[in-house]
Amino acid sequence: MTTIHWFRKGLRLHDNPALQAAVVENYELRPVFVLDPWFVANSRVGINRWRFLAQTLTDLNTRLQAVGTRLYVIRGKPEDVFARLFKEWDVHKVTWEVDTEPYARSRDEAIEKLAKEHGVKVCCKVGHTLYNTEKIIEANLGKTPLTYQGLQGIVERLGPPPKPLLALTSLPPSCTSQSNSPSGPAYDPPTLAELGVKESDLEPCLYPGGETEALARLDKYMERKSWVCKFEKPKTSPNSLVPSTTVLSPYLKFGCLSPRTMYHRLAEVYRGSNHTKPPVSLMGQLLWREFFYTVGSVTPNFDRMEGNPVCRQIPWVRDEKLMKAWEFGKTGYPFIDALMTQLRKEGWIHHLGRHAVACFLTRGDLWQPWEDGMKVFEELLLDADWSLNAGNWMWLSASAFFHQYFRVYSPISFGKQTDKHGDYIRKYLPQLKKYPDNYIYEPWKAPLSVQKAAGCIIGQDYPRPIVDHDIARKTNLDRMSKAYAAEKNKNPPTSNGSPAKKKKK
DNA sequence: TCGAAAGTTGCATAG
DNA sequence: TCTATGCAACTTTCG
Repeated sequence: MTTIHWFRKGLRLHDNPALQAAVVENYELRPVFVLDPWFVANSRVGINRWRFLAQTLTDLNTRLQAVGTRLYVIRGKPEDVFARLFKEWDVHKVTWEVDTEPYARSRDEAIEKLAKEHGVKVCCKVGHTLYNTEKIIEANLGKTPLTYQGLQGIVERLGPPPKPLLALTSLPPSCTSQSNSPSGPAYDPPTLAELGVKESDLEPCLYPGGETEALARLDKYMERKSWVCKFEKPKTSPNSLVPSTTVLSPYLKFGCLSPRTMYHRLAEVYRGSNHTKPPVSLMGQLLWREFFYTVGSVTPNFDRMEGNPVCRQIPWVRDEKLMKAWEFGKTGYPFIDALMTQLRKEGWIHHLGRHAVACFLTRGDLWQPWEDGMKVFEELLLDADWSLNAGNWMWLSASAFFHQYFRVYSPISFGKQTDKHGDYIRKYLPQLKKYPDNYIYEPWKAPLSVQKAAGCIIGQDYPRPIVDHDIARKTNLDRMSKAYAAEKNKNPPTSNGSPAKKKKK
């Protein structure tokens, strides 16, 4: 008989509770990844993330081979794949890691039902979050924490998350591949071509996928003890030429890196030293992830405005021209356009850069729905993570969690704080390279003689600003104020999602 | 029930 | 270079 471990996220051997649960009974282990061709053709996954996944699966296969088995990448819809495997592979048990996203939940429910019909045992373990998110809400008496501090209080009461499991370094002989195990290229990890990626479209790879790379990257940053202890997110730079933060997020998203492994490594580095604290510390960043995973796991329609009980209803006005200009880095604001260019090319931008472009698209300047921006991030980010993406877009658009809508990021002055010469803009928008420092953030203000000398005429070689920030900001502040007032008069969202009691006069 | 305080991570200006 | 303050004023939490 065999045991299937179904890899989805959690693409690692270290600290993988569900994988370890698959080898306790000494049946042959068959590690499976299901690649659904429909999903390849229809999902919002950009070429950089496909490459990251392909690299991750190849690395996972190599690491599994090193312990005496391999990865079986199987093409098809999960329901069809498992209906077939349960019969053909004489499956005793299937294990997988808990996934709290709505799509994953309904998928997993269907497979669980199928397994029962085939007499196959199912074993699910939490490994993608620090805590079991259900336990977090339970510990809060069934209420979803809607502030970071709320979450922090709960996890302080819960104590540290479980220690990571030791890495799987060898399998019991009975669990390894046998002479009659299926083999052949049909089960190999996908090539880029199979994923619909043209290699000529790709930029050089800055963040290779895979557990091997994830652990090396974690090691590299944890060695910088003083940097780790002094880390304060708001003081890191959104426009440095090399990332000012760890860029571990893509590895956490795919589960190449276990959040618990990272948590306890951080705790080890902190031990005996003065160190920064949440929310700004590195540990605090893991708690932000936990916060959005927790809220996202129980909030209906979390990735939409309508029907989402925590999300303020705001009358955004869709405008395809504005949207496309933002998406392709053609707003005429160099800081915004450089960020969007880096995002498209490299699949990553700094968290504060995301703040700047998200604010600009929504309440700051363009008044476009946050859902549309979220979808662009979902396509382009290596670390696009459903709960975090939706949660942060609501945050930045002042639709939920954050309400001080009058705090608007300036597309001109925000970037200057950490890069007054505009080196970042020069790197990603080389057409503006020769602009003098005093015009690099606002090239439309440069006299024509300066524009000519720089070899870039505004309105011709680089767009004019698509809106006037000072005017747009004022208009939008007024719109926000009206939207807030309108909602106040109706049913304001409350922590349990039910309409608040009517106020007595 | 009410007012005060707090809330990841705003900007511009003054000292 | 860093910190404090005014700007106008949001919601949620807490005592």
